Amino acid sequence: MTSETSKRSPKKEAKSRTSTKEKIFNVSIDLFSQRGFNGVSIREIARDVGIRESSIYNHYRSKDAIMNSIFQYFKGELIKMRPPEARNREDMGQITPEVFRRRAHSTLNLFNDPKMEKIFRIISNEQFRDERAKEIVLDYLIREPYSFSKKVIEIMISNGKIDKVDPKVKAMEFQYPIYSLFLENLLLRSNNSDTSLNEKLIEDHLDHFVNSLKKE
Amino acid sequence: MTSETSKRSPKKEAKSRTSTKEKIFNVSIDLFSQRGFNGVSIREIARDVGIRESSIYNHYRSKDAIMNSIFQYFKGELIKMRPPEARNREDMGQITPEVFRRRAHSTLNLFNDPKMEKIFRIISNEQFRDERAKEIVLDYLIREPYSFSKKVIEIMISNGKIDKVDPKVKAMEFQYPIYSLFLENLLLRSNNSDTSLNEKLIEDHLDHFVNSLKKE
DNA sequence: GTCTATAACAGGATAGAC
DNA sequence: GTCTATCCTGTTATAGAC
Repeated sequence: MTSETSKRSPKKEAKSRTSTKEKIFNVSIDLFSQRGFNGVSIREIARDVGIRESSIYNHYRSKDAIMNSIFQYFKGELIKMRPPEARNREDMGQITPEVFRRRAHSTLNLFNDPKMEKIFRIISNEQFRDERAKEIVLDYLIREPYSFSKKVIEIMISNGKIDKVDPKVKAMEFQYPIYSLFLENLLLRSNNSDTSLNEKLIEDHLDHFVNSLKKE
Repeated sequence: MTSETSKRSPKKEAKSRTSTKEKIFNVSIDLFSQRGFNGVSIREIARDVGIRESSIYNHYRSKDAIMNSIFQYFKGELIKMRPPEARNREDMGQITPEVFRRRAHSTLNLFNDPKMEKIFRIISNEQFRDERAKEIVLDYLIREPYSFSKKVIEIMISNGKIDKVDPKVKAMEFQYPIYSLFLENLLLRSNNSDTSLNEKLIEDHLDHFVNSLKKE
């Protein structure tokens, strides 16, 4: 009933090459990031994958369902990269100011992955009209990193590791510039413009902030 | 607005309060900010204005030309609100750290205008795929305010008004958080969410920065 | 799982009457 | 300046053969 060459069970498929569903997923990321959700048709996706439009519907219920899986993937990757300290209350005890530099670098690193970079573009482009995109920007890219920074600062103060500062303001002064610097970085990259000044600013910011926390 | 077909007869123009062209302009801002450029059809714009689609083409050459006039309007408003110090080298002499607070407030104030707020949303939504939008974000919203801040800091240092700091880093620490705080503010507003924490953070940032510049 | 075929309709833009 | 009528292409999605 099954011939190994022409038919494969979905479970064994991961072994050899990318499944059609994965191809649809990847092609959609490419196209959505280039022309926006509304600027891309199911036909284009199908053409780039190499199948007919109607076949798409065997894998995703609708164009919007593809978008949804892209958002889910992005959130999953962000959660996976959260530092252990963000989840493990006990680890907070041994924390040093260097944790800020480390987390910033791993975030920047995550977006060196072309897939994540493209999804960030999609999210930026949809942030004011798609509730899912808005939630990602607000909760995953702004508030959670801010809250984490604030908590770390509070703990370092109560541990006597750093001098007394206002955790609300200090956390903001660390975290908020990073989003803008990062957006600038991705805009420049999408332009093939030089990012060296921007990257210097990022490193200067990290240095300056970590130093400002060191006890006198 | 733009140099689109501006051949209106002077007699008829005095009659109606808002010309058809202005109506098209305003309706387009509403619709584009809600559903994005690609999500809006010429037909919808025409319907909301109260004319037929084909009549649009008497005022704008194409849908894209409407978008262009929106971008031009936005840039014009931003240039108009630049502080005199940003254009007049002589005024730089009498400058005090309060100039940072003033400029931030007038920028925030400019975006209390619903029209400007909506256009900001449009620009955010197009920033990675429309070169005009990208230019506005990079040049008008990030780099120009940064350069202005840097220049002001340099001048205040050479005047002895403030202690010696690195103008590059200091200007970044002032300007970059403002963009993120501001984006957060507009995302929250579009959500009908509470913005009081965000606004408190903005004021704290301005206070903290202006104080950090005061000479000891 | 993919194909062909097609339903059912929306898209931007134009021509020409008034 | 606005209208009606129309062009032609593109759109999401479904039905049923293989």
